[in-house]
Order: sequence, then structure tokens, then C-alpha cells
Amino acid sequence: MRWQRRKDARPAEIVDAAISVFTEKGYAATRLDEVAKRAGIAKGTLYLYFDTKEDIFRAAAHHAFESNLDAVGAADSAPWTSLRERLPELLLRLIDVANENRFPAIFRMVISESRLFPDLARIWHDDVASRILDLITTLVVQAQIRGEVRDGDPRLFAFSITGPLLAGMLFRETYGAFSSHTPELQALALQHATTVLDGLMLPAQAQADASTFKSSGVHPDEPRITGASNI
Amino acid sequence: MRWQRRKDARPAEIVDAAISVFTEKGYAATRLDEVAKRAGIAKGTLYLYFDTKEDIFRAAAHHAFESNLDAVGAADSAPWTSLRERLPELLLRLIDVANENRFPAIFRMVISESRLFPDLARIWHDDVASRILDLITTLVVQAQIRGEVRDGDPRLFAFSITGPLLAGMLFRETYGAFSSHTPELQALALQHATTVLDGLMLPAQAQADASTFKSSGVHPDEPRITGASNI
Amino acid sequence: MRWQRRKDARPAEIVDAAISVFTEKGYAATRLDEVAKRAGIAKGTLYLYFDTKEDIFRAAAHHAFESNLDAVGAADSAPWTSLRERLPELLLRLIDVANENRFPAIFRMVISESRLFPDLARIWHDDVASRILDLITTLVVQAQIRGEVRDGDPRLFAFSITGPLLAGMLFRETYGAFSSHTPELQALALQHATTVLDGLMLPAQAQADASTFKSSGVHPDEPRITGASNI
Amino acid sequence: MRWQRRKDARPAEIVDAAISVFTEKGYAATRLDEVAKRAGIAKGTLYLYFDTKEDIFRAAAHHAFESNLDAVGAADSAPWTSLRERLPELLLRLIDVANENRFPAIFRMVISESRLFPDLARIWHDDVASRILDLITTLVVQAQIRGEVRDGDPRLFAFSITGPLLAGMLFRETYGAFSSHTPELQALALQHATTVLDGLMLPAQAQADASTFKSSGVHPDEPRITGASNI
DNA sequence: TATGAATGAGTGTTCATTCAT
DNA sequence: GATGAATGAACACTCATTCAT
Repeated sequence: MRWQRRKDARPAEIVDAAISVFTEKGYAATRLDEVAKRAGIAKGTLYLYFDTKEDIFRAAAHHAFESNLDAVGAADSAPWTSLRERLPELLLRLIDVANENRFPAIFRMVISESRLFPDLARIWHDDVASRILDLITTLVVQAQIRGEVRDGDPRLFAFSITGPLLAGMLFRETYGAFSSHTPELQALALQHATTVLDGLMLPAQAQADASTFKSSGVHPDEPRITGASNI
Repeated sequence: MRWQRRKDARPAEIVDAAISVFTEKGYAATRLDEVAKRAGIAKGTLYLYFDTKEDIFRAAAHHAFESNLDAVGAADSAPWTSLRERLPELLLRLIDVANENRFPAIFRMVISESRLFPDLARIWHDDVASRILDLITTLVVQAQIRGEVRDGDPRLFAFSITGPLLAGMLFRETYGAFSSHTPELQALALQHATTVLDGLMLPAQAQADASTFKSSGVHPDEPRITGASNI
Repeated sequence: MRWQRRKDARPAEIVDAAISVFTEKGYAATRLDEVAKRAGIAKGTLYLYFDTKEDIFRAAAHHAFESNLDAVGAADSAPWTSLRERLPELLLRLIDVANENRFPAIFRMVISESRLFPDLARIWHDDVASRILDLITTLVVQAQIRGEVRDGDPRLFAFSITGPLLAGMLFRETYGAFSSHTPELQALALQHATTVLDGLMLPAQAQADASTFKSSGVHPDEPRITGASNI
Repeated sequence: MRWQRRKDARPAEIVDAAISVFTEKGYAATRLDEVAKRAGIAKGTLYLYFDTKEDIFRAAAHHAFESNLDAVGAADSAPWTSLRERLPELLLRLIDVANENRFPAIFRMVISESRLFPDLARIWHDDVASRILDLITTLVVQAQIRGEVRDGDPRLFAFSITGPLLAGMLFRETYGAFSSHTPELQALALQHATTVLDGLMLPAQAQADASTFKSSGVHPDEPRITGASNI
């Protein structure tokens, strides 16, 4: 923990302020004046605790990663049941935990700064991203062993399971301010749990029924969109 | 008239150079010296074609958006078949088209700069992101009408369908340089097509079989991972 | 005439354009783009006739001085009469000639740039300013010799004679755009001719009369200002 | 608290330095490096106290105007006497006050920059130039009421009274560095006071005498003039 | 320890000058 | 000769970093 210079509260306040500015503006556009202001101190005081702007950024990133890392660890200790029973609540929890730990904003920051700070991207990857994928992958593997889940690369299944939530979070984070199509994350988690478990498809018989229904004269275009859309 | 040709080509050359630097460093960290250097011109020459750095950025963004916008439009005119038949190839095509048009890098840039340039984020949202989601949503709705796809919010289904690919692309883009877990996008597309259509779950009978199998002494931890993983 | 590069019309057009821009904006704020535009040529063409911006400025200044120099010479050959008879028309002519030759604008430019181009200021001084003063000084000396004009430094008399006109011109040039107090130069010339010849003062008897008049009840403040003012 | 003192003094130091550079070089040719250097600070320090170069210029101009404005106000409270008694000392005082307040240099700067900063020219006009003219105009009007001064537009009389001094100041300011004919301002003020009060002309009898005198061969006054001319 | 005034290297932008056509 | 695209040195302005208090 090289980046933690002092034992008292100051560094933590600075780091909190730094996270908020860095996630908001990005590294390059962040002014240390702004960080100091949000931390309630003078700009020069930053240099009592950190050597450079980069130092502050790294400390902020590490701190931000930590809480997410802890959260992943906590999720890991969940009880052992079938995937079908567990997945919906797991996805809901992922969303809650992610929001509690500012995961979307920090993930976005990692995406933005990963070229300038590849070592930080690696830490996030190793400590957070990979761990979440590993957690899901392990669940899938266990379910495969139990015969609950079909054959297939469990790591790709992990993408199938978590990808939509990630996409939803990024959508909110990036377009949330103006898009009316931003998905409701909880609804997404619940519907996706079902979707990924049982698929989009109806059994053939239902399809036949639906075909009959369709031939009875209902317009095939956009009948349910309006009803189901969250616009 | 070698120069005349150059004069016409200059803005495009600059825009190309700009896209490469901006996507690499982000707006704030991009030095116009670097852009000029990559375009093979002097810094002052940039100002013959653009008024400000912001101008260059906007031109670069618009140009980058355009090719993706065109690609989405092209994908839209696909033939009319069942979702089951169409989805795998559609996802494969999405990946190809995305890569051809530097979609991941540009998407990443949009994510990074959306706070500083909300208008650009909106354009990307309206012209690219929303359109892709709309395209998928429409397919789903039509399939629902045909009785092919189950009830549910088709817009959330669109996230279930595209989210994993997006996550995979971002994963490559962000950690690709060092992660050994980066998913193979084509494999992901194919497996995810099946997954999202039919679900992860095996029929109950298969589960019973698998349970039997499992109780026969095989270690439940990571048996197939090594086989299926792309490590 | 080092500054005249070519014999054809081009240089003259450039010089004319240059005078107009330089007098308008000053040396530093003048853009050669603007000069070229007003001359109806491309910027690069300027360099076929002149080596540097300074060169153009010097050529423009010399040309502008020349016409004024010629005008002073012409005024010099005026007929020989008494100062009283000659002064009014002389001042009127000075004003006409000055305006015809853009004297106020050029004088203003000389004032503005005299520190940056002291050699030009010296030329203007020697060729124009001093000559005008010498012309007047000589008239005064001659009048003194004739006993027409009282004792005193004739060079200072020259300031007494020409200063008000100069001040009026500068006033117009500098505040003319917005001041409602800008003097009418012809009226100034005529009234000043009388003033400087015979003085402001009334004979003592007139003063006594006026005092009587005043005691008859007229308000002492601003009675004639409104009537006589040129506002 | 040496610094505290400095901090308070800084803006004034900067403004002083700025006045000196701006009056010397003009706005466009002034380099902020030079201003900083003369103020004994680094370039960046300027921006702790002012936002832009224009800001610094305006502050300098306002400050320079202020002292002249105050000086005009002070002159206004002069005692009430006849114009004949008052004018010589008034003109002498005007010259002293003008020099003390760098009036010539600042007036020159106003002339130079009035096109780029018409609002400043207006302020100078309203606060300084007009006020001086008004002060003189009022004196003249009062003298006219008393019967001391002849009929005529008192505002034009104000030009007749002040113009030579102004011309003399500008002459010094513009050609002072090299002209050997630069008028001595105090001598000019005194001689002009007499001239403008009583006129250049001698009474007819004196003229007759002078003619006689002249014919006797003696030079009546400074026939050195021709010798002193700088033609 | 804390401050915030001061610094100066670095960046975006301008424009006189050059030069291939 | 004439053009105007290209250049690059120079300047206004910013901001991470220093340091006297």
C-alpha cells in the first residue's frame, strides 16, 4: 500500500474526493484544484500526502477497486444451490452491490484510462473483472457437473450471463442523462435470468398456437412493443 | 496537381489521424502535435482545415460514427426468416461489422468523452446504439408475434442478446493486451446464440442422468473447464 | 526609394491597400491576409514585391508621407501678404489639404508607431511636421519684421497657431465616432484665426459695458453656451 | 507577513508595469512576458490577478485614467478670478499635472488603441478629455458673461486655449527623442497664454514704428529663427 | 501540519514567411 | 508572375508542482 501516506483521515478524504472527480472528468481533465476543493483542503496540502497527480489517481483507483473486490469476495460466499434457484437473486445482488460500490462509474473510468494506466487496468482485471467472471464460471461448471447446465465453454457462458447486466449499467452510465430507453436494471436482471436459463424460444407447440393466432388477422408488426416497452 | 489531390485528401487524412490518437489517448490527453505528426503535416496545417481542437474531435467522431451508422443500416436490410435461423449469423455479422468499423475503439471513446461531449454521446446513442437495439428489438417483436419467442419486454431481450457481445468487445479492448481470458468473439457469438435461444438448462431427464454420472465419483470441480476453456 | 520594387501598378495597389489597413488597425494588428485581400491579390504575391511586413509598412508610410509632403510644398508657394489677411484662408486650406491627404489618419498612425519605427517618425517629422511648423514660423517672423506681430518666440507662436487645428483633427479622429462635442473644423479654423490674431480679450470699455449688462439680471451661467455651441 | 504585503501590492505593481509596457509598445506588440518581467514576477503570476491580456490592459488603462481624472477634478476647484489673471497659471498647472500623471503617454496610448478599444476611448473622452474642455469652456463662458471675453463659441475657444499645449505635448512624446525643436512646454504655456488673451497683432501704431525700425536694419526679435530652422 | 502565492514547462492557436505548382 | 497550401516560431494561457510562511 505504497500509495497510502498517512494514517489519519486526511488521505481518505482526499482519496474520496479524488475518486469523485476522476470518475467524473477522467484523469487528464481532472484539476487538482478541484480535488482539493472537494476534499476541503488547500491544493498544496495534497502534496503532503501524495507526490504527484498520478499518485493520487493510483491511490483513488486502488481504493475504488478495493471495495468492489471485497464485494466480489462477499458474493462468493453465497450458499450452494441449483443455478436455476440461485441465478435470479445472484443477478439482483450483483446489481445492488455494483451500485453500492460505484462499480459502473469506476468501470467506466477503468475503460477510459486503461491505455494510460495499463497496470491499473490489469489490477482491476485481476481483482474485479476476472473474479466476477470466475465466480460465475465456477457456478456454471458446478451446474454442468450436476447435469443442470448443458455442454459448452463455461467462460463464454459467464459472458452470456453477465454481459447484459454490464451493458445495461454502461448504457445508464453513458446515456442515462438523456436516453429514454435506459433499461431498468432490476427488471433486466430478472428477465435476463429467465432468458439465459430457459432461452427465448417457446416450445414448438406454443409456436404452432401462436401461428394460428397470428393467421387470425392480428397485425404482425409491433403489437407488443408498445405494451412491453419501457419507454 | 499533386497538391490539389492532397488538398482534397487532407481533411480525411487529418480525421483518420485524429481518430487514432483520440481513441488512444482520449480528448484531453491528445496533443495536436501528435495528430499532426500522424497525419504527416505540421501542427499549423491543422488549422487550415479546422478551427479548434474540439472541431477536429467532433469531425473525427462524426466520421467514426458514420461508418458504424452505415453498417447498422446495411444490417437492417437482412432477409426475413425465423429468429432461430437468423440469430447466429446475425451475431457473427455484428462482430465482423463492428471490427471492420473500429466499433469497439470508438464506443470506448464515446464512453470516455460522453461527459465532456454529451451531444456527441447523444448522436452515437441515436445513430448507432439505439439503432442496433431497435434492430434486434424489432426482430424479437416479430418473433413474438409469430409465437416464436416467449412473452417479455423485447427491449430487455435485446440487451440479453447483444450484451454479451458488447461485453466481450469491451473486454478485448480494455484487457486484450494482457488478459489470457479474453473471449474469442466468434466462439462467443455462436455459443451465445444457442444459449440465448434455448437457455442454459438441460431438460430434467438429462439432469437426472448427469446427477447419476456425477455421483459415480468424478470430481465436481473444474472438470470441463480445462477442456472447454480458451486459456 | 528602396521600398519600391516594381514599376508596374501592383506595388501601388498594394501600398494603397496597406495604407488603409495600417491606418485602420495599426502595425501589429494588421494581418497581411487583409492587406492582400484589399489589394485583390493572394497573400504570397505580396512577397513578390516586398520582403517583409515591415517593408510593406515602410513603403506605405513613405507613400502616405509623400502626398502630405507635396501638399506642404504647395502651401509654401502662397502669395505674400499680411498675416492678418492671410491667416484665415491659410488655416482653412490647411484643413482641406490635411483631409484630402488623409493627414489625420496618417498622423495618428505615426503617433502610434513612432516608438516601433523611430526612423519613420523622424521622416514624418522632418518632411511634414517640421515643414508645416517652419512654414508658419517663417510667416510669423516675416510679420514680426514688418512689425505686424508682437515680440515672442515665433516657433512657439507656430504652436499657438496650428495646435488647435491639430487638436481638433485628433479629436475627430479619435472620438469622432461617438463624441457629440467634436468640433467643426472649418468653424474652428475661422474662429481660431481671429482669436490668435486679436486675442480673446475685449477692450476694457467693452468689459465695463458687459458688467453693466450682466448686473441687469441675466443669469451668469451658460447663457451663450447653448447659443454658440456646435453640439 | 512579507507575502501578504506582496499579495496586496501585486495588482498595483502589475498595473504599473503594464502601463509602462503598453504605453511603450501598444497593445498588440506588448508581450505579457515583458509585463511580468517588469513587474518582477513570472508570467503565470499575472493570471492570479487578471484573467486575460485584455483584462490587464483595461485595468492599466482605468488606473491611468483615474489619476488624470482626479487631477482634472483638482484643477476644477481653482479660485475665481479674471481669465487674464488666471490663465497663465492654469496652463502652467495643466502642464505640470499632465506630466505628473503621464498624461501625454496615456493620451498617446488612447489615440493608438481607440479603434481596438472604443469603450476605453469613450471613457477617456468622457472622464478626461471632455472634462478638461468643459473646465476651460466654463471659464470662458463666465468671462464672456463678465464681458471679459469676446463673443464666439466658447467650446472652440477651449480648443484655441488648450490645443497648442496638447500639440506641444504630443510633439515631445512623439519626436522628443530626436527633435531639437521640441518646444519647452512651460515657455509655450506662458507665451500662449499671452497670445491667446491678447492676440498676435501689434496695434497699428506699433506696426508703423516697427516698419520704420525694420527699415533701419535692426532685427526686432529673434531673427535667429531662420537660422534655427531644421529644414 | 497547512497554506496559497508563485512558478514555468507545456499546449492550443496565430500569422509572417516559404515554396511547389 | 501568381497562387495558396504548408510551415514553424511565437505568444496567450493553464496547471502540476514548489516553497516561504
